[in-house]
Amino acid sequence: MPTIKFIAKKAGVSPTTVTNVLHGNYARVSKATREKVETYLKKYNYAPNMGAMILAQNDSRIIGVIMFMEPRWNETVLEDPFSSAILGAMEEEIRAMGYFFMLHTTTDKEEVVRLAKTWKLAGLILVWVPRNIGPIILDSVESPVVFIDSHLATKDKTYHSVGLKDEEGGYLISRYLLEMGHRKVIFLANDTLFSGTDLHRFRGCQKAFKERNIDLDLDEKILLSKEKSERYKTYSKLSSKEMPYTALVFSSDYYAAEAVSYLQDCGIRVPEDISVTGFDDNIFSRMIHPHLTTIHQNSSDKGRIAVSMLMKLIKKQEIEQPNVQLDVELVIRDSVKDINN
Amino acid sequence: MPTIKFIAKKAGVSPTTVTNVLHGNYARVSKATREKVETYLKKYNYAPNMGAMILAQNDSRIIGVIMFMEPRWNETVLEDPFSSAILGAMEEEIRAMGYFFMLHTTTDKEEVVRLAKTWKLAGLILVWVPRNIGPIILDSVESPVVFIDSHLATKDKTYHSVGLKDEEGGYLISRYLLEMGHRKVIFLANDTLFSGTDLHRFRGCQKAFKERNIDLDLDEKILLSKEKSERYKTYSKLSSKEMPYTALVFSSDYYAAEAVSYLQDCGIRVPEDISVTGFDDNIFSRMIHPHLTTIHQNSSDKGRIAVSMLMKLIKKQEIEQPNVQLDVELVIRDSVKDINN
DNA sequence: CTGTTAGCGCATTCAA
DNA sequence: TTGAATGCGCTAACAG
Repeated sequence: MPTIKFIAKKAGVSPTTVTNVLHGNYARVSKATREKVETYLKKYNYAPNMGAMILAQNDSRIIGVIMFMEPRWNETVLEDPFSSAILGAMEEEIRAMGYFFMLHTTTDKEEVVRLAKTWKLAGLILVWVPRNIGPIILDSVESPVVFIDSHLATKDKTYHSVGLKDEEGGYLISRYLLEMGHRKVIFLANDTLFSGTDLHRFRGCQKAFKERNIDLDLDEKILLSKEKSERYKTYSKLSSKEMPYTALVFSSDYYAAEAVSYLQDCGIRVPEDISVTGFDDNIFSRMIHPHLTTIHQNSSDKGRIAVSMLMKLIKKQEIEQPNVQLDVELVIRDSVKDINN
Repeated sequence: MPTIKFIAKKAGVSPTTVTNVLHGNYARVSKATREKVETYLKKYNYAPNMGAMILAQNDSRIIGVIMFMEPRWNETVLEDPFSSAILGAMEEEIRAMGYFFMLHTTTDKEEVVRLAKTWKLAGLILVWVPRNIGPIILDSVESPVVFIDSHLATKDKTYHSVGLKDEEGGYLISRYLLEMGHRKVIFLANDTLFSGTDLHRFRGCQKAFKERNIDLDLDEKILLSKEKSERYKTYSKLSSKEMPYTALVFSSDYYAAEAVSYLQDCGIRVPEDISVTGFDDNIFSRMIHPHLTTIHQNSSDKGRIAVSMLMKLIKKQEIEQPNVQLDVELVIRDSVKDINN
């Protein structure tokens, strides 16, 4: 493994000169020596040793991407195209900027802090952080941090985040359901914690109902289990004749699509017997029949914007907008029945 | 940031002693000093500096996971639950073993070699490597390597890999189609390169047809474009009345499901008008209607086995089976019509 | 424009 | 059972 010193010796120059060539400090090297050094660099296939770089610079150029989730639900969550799209976009951006992508899942804030320290992470992107945990991490970590889809419990502290107009999404879909004559609906949250994202979407629903002077109280929601069989039971129960609901309002296309498929297998028709709405507008919503009426979001953009914001933080550039909330859009398709009159 | 030296000073011992405590070399430390050191370690929240470790040990404990694909098709590929499942499983295993997970996509072998060198990777997992490239990487990299879903062009060289009985999968699905009376089928490959995995699946199809003395020649296949609109055109064309095909044989559930959905939108019924088969048995095949007849594979297992094989290589343990080929299984559902008599 | 030097934090001899 | 010394490869401050 050729080192800088080795190249320097071969080229008959000092290590410093080699470093300067490597870093493009062409002002400090004559063209002749520069070219000579470059020849040897190529000849011996020089590759830097990041260990030494970390030690010398206190920076690894690694971006740590941490997804807050129960490790064992890994597969379920990652099966959702939503996460893949974000990850794919981030990997691409990070690589393009000459940084490295380290992926980690956890629910433990200490682990995040430790990771940042041991690896001298250039930056952190935290996904789905519970509201109380975010501020703590922010306090104990040196690297710049950008949150994705995390609503933090902080008024005073400034932080950087990329999210969605979740509340508006909930509002739009509910207003549409109301227009279609639906009055008894139930909200199905992705997360048993019912924090952040889900909560805001639900609030949007409540707002729409309140506008019509209907109270959608907190009981009109279900926190979906991570166990598929449990979820199936829930779907059956909610759509049964004994239940008053005319529509199931899901907080993701993933579960909405799962429900549609399951209900159809049980002989329950969507939307004739019961209406269903999704959230995300990902591949599932277009693939199943009926196509899902849902809220559109661009999840790749979320990843891309998060990375570019982080890069600005790393380079200490100014950030015009520290808390980006991406737009949502109602996408009307075929999974909601008009039950007026 | 506390260092070993710092802790040593606080505890009134030498750095060596601290190292020994950290590494569990309890034979070299008395219980009393050990406990004292541990107190200070905790008190100051010691976290190692991986930069220094890399330098001293020439090993970063990072596992590089490299997916060979056109960077810009990132999203399309990762949207497939198949990749997510593998990634999720690998992340989990790697973390559980106390290693770190670095993700990288590329098509360039040099980049892989450079990554391995600069980061002193503890090991590499390479996914979807083109047949000629694999051996080259193997030659120029020091770290142990495990391939996933890569059929390498090497007879003499031993390498380590986890794959699937792709040919058997192709065979099983084709034999089933033949039993159902299908004679004119067309194979739709995932990859425009038509290498490795796709090729073997196609060979399996040919074998099944040959058994019936029907020649399925190489023309009876299409390499699907990465452009959705192009694919749609292909689906339309193949299912039109002018075409002789009674069944579309896909090399993934992802595209099969996409095709089914698109065809249905065009008023073409599956399987009444045309039969469709998938490959993978992932969430798509169960979610759409008709449910897809497909070949089952456990993609999480692929990831897990790859990691555990790599760990054995890293620890220089013996490997009973260097080239694992996971079993496939025919899953008969509702997307193939019986057209006998 | 080029070279010398010190030090980053750790593991690893070797000595005591 | 403990400690001192060395070197891994690189950057940056300083000298020439």
